[in-house]
Amino acid sequence: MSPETVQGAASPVLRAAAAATAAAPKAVHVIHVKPAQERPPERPQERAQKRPAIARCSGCSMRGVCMPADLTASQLAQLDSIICATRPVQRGDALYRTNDEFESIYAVRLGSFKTVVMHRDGREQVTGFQIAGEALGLDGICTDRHNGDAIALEDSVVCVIPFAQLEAVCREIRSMQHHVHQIMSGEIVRESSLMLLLGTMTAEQRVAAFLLNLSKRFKALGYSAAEFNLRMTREEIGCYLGMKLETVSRMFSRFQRERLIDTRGKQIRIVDPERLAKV
Amino acid sequence: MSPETVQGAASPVLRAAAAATAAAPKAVHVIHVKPAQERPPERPQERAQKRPAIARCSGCSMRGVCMPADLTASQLAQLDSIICATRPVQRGDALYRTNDEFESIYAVRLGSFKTVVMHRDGREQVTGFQIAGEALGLDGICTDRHNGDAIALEDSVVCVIPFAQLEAVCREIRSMQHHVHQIMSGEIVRESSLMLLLGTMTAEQRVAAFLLNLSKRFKALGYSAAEFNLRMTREEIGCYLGMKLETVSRMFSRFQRERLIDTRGKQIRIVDPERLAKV
DNA sequence: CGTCAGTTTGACGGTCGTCAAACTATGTGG
DNA sequence: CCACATAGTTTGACGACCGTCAAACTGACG
Repeated sequence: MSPETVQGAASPVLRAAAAATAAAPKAVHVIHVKPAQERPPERPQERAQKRPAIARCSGCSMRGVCMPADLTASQLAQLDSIICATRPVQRGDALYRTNDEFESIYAVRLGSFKTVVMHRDGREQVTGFQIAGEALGLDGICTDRHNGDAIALEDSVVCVIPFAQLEAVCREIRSMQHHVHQIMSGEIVRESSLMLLLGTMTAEQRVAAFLLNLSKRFKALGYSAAEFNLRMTREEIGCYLGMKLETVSRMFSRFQRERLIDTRGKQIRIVDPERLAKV
Repeated sequence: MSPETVQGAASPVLRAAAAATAAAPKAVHVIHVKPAQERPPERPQERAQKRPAIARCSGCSMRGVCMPADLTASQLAQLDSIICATRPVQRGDALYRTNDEFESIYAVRLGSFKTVVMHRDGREQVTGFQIAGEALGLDGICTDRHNGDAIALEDSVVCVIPFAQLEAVCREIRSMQHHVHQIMSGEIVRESSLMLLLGTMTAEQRVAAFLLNLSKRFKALGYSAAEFNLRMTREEIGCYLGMKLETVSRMFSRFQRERLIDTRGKQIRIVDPERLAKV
């Protein structure tokens, strides 16, 4: 287990361990920043299902991230028949919320999300940030209802994967079955490392681990490992790392002073990853 | 690393995820509490290897915990042919360790375990305590190697479930497939709540939550929810809850003073669960 | 240009970690 | 069987880290 895997390596909807794919980084990037008009809190219900677009895995640039490598053409065709919809989610909107009925899991196609669990008394914990190629919704399988919220951090698009149909495919295609198991196991391992972080690290170490983990994942997608934009606020980062937003800000400032990073607002440049890893 | 696996009694793993399943708590009861009560630690030696009890899922008293409910007789027979081994693990010994090759998952048949992940610098985090009916080893699926250690807290017995064979069964028996998925998802959800605990709760709240959670699980197995023995040390509890052993001890003492619990060493009696839950 | 969400920085205090010592339980060996 | 050794637990004193509160600053957007 590596420390820097705070977030766990790609935990995609079917992540490829190899992450090799330098798949379509470009496209994603662009959209990324473009802000949207948003209404943060909101009750999106009907909008949810709007405009499902057709998407096929066989032609998807992120296939390497989501799928096992050894599928035959006919197996791919079989997948295409099942994973046939994408769904746009506007910034601030929920892909699903706690207690929503579970039907599908999702792969982030474009954009990014946070997943949040909350206690009745109002305390919240961000359990993860998901970027392109990563999976969402696995929390719903065990009770047939989602156990937390998934909120878009920017205008995003997900692939919708009806779970019952995915299970059917997994009964037929062995490599697909194993791949799905690997993804779920990967999520378990990712969360374990987060627990290690939350249970044993200082605020300084947590922030460093967070930045390095993000960096690693961007790199795996073909982006720069050194320079990227944070899509989440200081408060969301704090909520993820188990600390207050002021503390997050102080750590950023400290790293800045020590020339470990270079930051202006949400823009981050990692100047000295080695020393950052040692804090 | 561990003594030969003994053949025999087997009862699967695959604990009912949400535990919700009020499945067959009664039956399990009989097996477990009895022996455990009086002799916490113990020195078993040769005992390990002997006694190749024959047991099968079909006759296992914990079947309700491990299996989907609607299996036919022939499906059960199919399982019996696969999950045919149990393995004793002595107190303090590892069922598996980080980096061990992954082959099987396990169901705790008897006794209890802790799972631990660690950072190279020595920091450790206990990610869970597993008691009868609960699953172990799911962390190994994603990389084919285990991602942490599983250590017996007392002399214990697990059912060994070769994962490749389990996958084969899941390709044939739909309810079994879904059950396995539910167990993995349940583990993801369990870890999420632990992250909530680690990220947002005070030491006092964590200890209270820990005791109530244990209580609930014992109760689900048919034991007393009010009175039980802790199998782990204060240090292990602290390592699980993200605090030092002295703090754990102080919280126990505080709860004792406030008449919320009654404790002497590892013996715990929950006196006022309602107020404990409100801490 | 004004508003507002988000960020930064400072001052202060509480919670919990650290260190230390005494106490208890469990297991060992004489 | 007792005495000792060791592991585990409890309690106290003290201080550091980080949370809280507050104020000023920045940038985005209407």
